[in-house]
This record gives sequence, C-alpha cells and structure tokens, in this order.
Amino acid sequence: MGASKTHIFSATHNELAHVAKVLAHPARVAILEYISKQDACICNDLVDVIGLAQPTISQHLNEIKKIGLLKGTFEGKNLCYCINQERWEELQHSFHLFFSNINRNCC
Amino acid sequence: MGASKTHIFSATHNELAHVAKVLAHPARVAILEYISKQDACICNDLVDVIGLAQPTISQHLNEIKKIGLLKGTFEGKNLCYCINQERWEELQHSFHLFFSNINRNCC
DNA sequence: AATTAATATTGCAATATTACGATAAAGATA
DNA sequence: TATCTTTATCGTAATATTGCAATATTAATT
Repeated sequence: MGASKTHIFSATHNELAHVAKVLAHPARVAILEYISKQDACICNDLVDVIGLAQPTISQHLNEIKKIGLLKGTFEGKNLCYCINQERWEELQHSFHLFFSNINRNCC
Repeated sequence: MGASKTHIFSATHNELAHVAKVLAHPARVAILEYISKQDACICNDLVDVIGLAQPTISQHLNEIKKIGLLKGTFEGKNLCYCINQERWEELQHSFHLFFSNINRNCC
C-alpha cells in the first residue's frame, strides 16, 4: 500500500496533520521563521539564506503557500510576499488547542 | 538525492521539524488525542479505536515513543502507558515559541 | 510445559518526499 | 526586439513513509 488512509480520520485530525507536514521539514521551518521575522516583504534572498538550490526553495515555498501561510503578489519578477498573519494565528490556535487537551491524572 | 540536508539547518529547526513529522500523520494525531484524554493508562484498545491493523498501530506508537511523548511500562503483555506530561509541555512550548515570533508590519 | 492473549518485528509493495539540473516563463531594461 | 534577471516547472534519481500479512516475542494462565 503506502497511501495514508485519510478517510478514516476526522477532518480536524487530517487538517492538523496536513499543516504539521508542512512544518515537518527543517527548510520550511527555517523559511517560515525567516519570513516571519522580516520587517518587509521577501523578494529573492531565500536561496542564499537557506542554502538549497533555487528549484528546491521554490518547491518548499509552494508547500507553505498551499496551506495559506503566505500572502502578497506572486506574479513574474517583482514578487513580494510575507506571512499571512490571520492564517498564522489560525494555525497557532490549532496547535494550542491540540496541546491544551491533556488529562493530568495518569501513571 | 532524496534525503533531507539536515546538516545545513540549526538544531532548533531540525528538532521542531522532527516533532512536527510525528504530528504529520492523522493516525498519530488521533492516537495522541485519544491517549491524552484518557483518565487512565492505555492497554490495548487502540486498534479498535483508530481502525488500522495492529502492526500499523504499533509502528505509529513507536514513532510517538521515539520523541519521548509516552511514558509507562512497555514490557510484554501488561504494557501500560500514557502521555509524558513534561515532554508534552516541552513540545507545546516549542510550538508556542515558533508561532509567537511574527513581525506585524508587513504587506 | 503447553496454551493463550497481547504487542513487536520482518518483509515487501505502493506511494510520497526531497533535491537538483535543465529548461521554461515572466517581466524589466537596454 | 534582444537581453538579462528572477521564479516556476519538468524530469529523474535517491530516499522515506505507509500499511499489512506473516511471524516472532513476551508473559500470564492453565
């Protein structure tokens, strides 16, 4: 087999897993941290900052974009993007919720 | 190629990615949520609760165990385990830190 | 010691991810 | 229009993950 059986899990569980998957690569963690700490939009220094080839960075950025964490313009040469703060806080909340639900009386 | 270039990233980034990878599968999210909400230790109902074959559950549990999220006894028939609360809070803090660092003045 | 009931490991097939060279596409500038 | 600069896509090889059947292991019970 090899494909995850997503249909047997709840939407909430699938969504958290889907987002976690994007954070499950150090390059994407590094990219997100770098962008989120910038004062202005990002243009083209990620390849130098991260240290992976340009196509690889482009693919990682696309994964991040797919879960809605980036906003800005993505057309042609003058692209300019940054963190989508609303989505960021949404995901922050999802992880907070997940980690909040723990029972204290156990072994 | 195909292998992540972990050596070019910081320990912090690698660690967060490593933990996120464990959360990057709905079965493991479901398992963690189920265990964390139990009043007592877990014995053997996970296969029924989750709906995957016993070897698959065992493998997922092992992934969770590897990042230190489970504590208890894991020997033979009478195994009995639950969430390692200290580690849980440690990871909670890591994700909180990651999501806290965002700059507000952007596009 | 044999049986039973539970989890762990092995082996394998299917699928997904990672990375990058080559190339394409888009837009600014000469 | 030709050129330059930058990002996106394609193609491909290497590696990792997912899932389960078969089997092994473990320890309690008979």
